[in-house]
Amino acid sequence: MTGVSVATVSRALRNLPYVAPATRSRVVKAAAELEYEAHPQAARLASGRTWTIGVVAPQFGTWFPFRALGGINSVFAKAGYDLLISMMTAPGDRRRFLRDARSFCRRVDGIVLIDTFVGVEGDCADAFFDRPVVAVGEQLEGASSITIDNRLAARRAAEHLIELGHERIGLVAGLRLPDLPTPVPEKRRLGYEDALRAAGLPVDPELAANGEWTAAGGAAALSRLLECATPPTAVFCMSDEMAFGVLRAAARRGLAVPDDLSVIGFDDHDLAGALGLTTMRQAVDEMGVRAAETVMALIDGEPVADITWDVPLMVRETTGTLG
Amino acid sequence: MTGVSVATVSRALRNLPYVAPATRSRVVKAAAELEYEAHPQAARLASGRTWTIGVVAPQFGTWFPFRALGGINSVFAKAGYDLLISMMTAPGDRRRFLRDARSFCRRVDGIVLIDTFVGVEGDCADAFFDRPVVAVGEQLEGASSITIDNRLAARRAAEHLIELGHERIGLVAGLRLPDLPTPVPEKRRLGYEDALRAAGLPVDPELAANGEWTAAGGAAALSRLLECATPPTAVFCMSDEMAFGVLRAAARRGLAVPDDLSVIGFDDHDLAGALGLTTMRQAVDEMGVRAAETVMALIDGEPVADITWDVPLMVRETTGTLG
DNA sequence: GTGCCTTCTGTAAACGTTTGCATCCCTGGG
DNA sequence: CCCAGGGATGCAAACGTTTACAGAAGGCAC
Repeated sequence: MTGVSVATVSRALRNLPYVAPATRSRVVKAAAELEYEAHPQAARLASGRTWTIGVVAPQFGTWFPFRALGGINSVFAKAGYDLLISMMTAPGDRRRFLRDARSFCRRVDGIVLIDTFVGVEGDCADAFFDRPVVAVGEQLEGASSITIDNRLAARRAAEHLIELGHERIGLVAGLRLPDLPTPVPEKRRLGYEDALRAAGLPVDPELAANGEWTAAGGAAALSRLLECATPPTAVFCMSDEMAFGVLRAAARRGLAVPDDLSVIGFDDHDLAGALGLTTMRQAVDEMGVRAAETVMALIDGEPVADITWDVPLMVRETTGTLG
Repeated sequence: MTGVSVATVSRALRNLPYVAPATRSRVVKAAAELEYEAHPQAARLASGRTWTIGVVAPQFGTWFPFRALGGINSVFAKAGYDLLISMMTAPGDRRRFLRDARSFCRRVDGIVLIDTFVGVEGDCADAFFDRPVVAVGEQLEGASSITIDNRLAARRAAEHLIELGHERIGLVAGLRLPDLPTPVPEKRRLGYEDALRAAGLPVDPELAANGEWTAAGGAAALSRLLECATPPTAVFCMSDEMAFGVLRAAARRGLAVPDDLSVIGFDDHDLAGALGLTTMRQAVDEMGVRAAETVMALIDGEPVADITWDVPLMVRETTGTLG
């Protein structure tokens, strides 16, 4: 080499102290010429650091985790971490994940949970083998969390409709998925009811329909709502995807939006802006960025606080006063 | 332990030959009790196999790579491979990737390129350091590829409109992105023109507009097309997202679809079915699955052939005869 | 000039597997 | 009875780093 020992090379290349400036620059130069770079597996074995972050995401195929992943990736790529992704697509994957958690955790320095609800059913605090954990979209004991106030945001959505003068407000809800015991739909429902009660409006169970978290489900849900004796003049959808289905169903029936029917969604989906959907904005990518930064702080031993993200109302063109 | 050497344990746990059945079962049982599992980093160092697949995807945030990733993941998760993801989101990332390719390739056993077009500008065949490479959505010298016939599929889309009696057929095109030299838009344009020419229709440059691959861009493109002296009665969009924008713009102008305007997209986006969009179906997740299987075959040294995937026409509710 | 502290460098022992090679035992054929 | 051959096992050397520790060299205070 440059006549210097491996130890010195290792120190020089990693910017550790106790290396003479002259030596360092010689080593760096030689490394550049030889195109040398430390063998990652060997470094990982020796140091115990894996320089990898585990990301577990559910239902890979929907909008939310995908967007969050983008934000998470941008931070870690810059910091030199690899991402190890574990997707839970099929029902039953949650159980499988818990079983394989040990081997998963061994190969990462930290973990980001996206909407995983892996901790809802009791004792999983120790399922992560002392790796720092940040949960996006859920509260988790023993982990930092980046969440929104679902109840409050849903309330704001309903209040927006009430302020426009609506009194019959439908709810297109998502239900708990078979293997995903999320408390989110319940919270959003409560927020919706909060708004109605605060305005002195009755909470009519006939005005709620299950949209199954999909556009097709949303369309079907609207059809059911319109069969009511007194159909709603406005609808709050727990997700934008369901709202898209509602808009479509409304158009097919010749209902004008927002003149005959107001529609508000939840998420601010990629397409929401272009389609003019009024919605509650979940800044998912920013939440992902923040989650990544939090994991890195945790790895470095810095204390961090939980974060509740703001959910602003994005007024666009699908809500308005009646007639 | 069970009184047996580390070497035997290693062989027993990996199902290698030359281990007595009795010994193996004893070892396996002991491993289960002790919850022992080989340290991944150490195994990687010793064997040279990383059990990791590199996936590079562009514009993480759009629909195509996301879906492909789901398919790819499902296969590799089952086979025990980790996924190392490199996203190219910003312009300039392609160049950065090429620069970092060496360190990226060192940590993977094989590579899947999703719509990367990393090879378009010449010599990159050797940028992958002898790792097996499969390209999804593009042809790449020195790599296996999983592609569709863009020109033929676009032609079929236009032919569908022609068969319905349309003679003024607009094109909402995507253009090359700044840092993504993809030949795809050109191919789809050629297919569109093929269909017109074969039917004896003129190719009018006034009937083509740039939709920038986004819904908002699609909406704007339709506005421009409708300003023609003789506006189109049907529109072929190079992507479903642009088609969604077109549908929205049509609705705003009071145009009935498909009575006043037929619209056909390209992709079969998640929302296309629920929104009733007629489109050309790109079975992205299946292509991802196939890509993953191909990489594994390549790793095992099996020869593989390139694959061209079929793109069926999905007739739904946005295309029809005039009036 | 001695002693101590600081800065720099080298030596060598991990890290926890995999794998080539040697060894041992057993079976079966001559 | 001997020997060949093959199955089962153990030994020990990789794999390529990181890091604790030991020195060496130099500066400074006494």
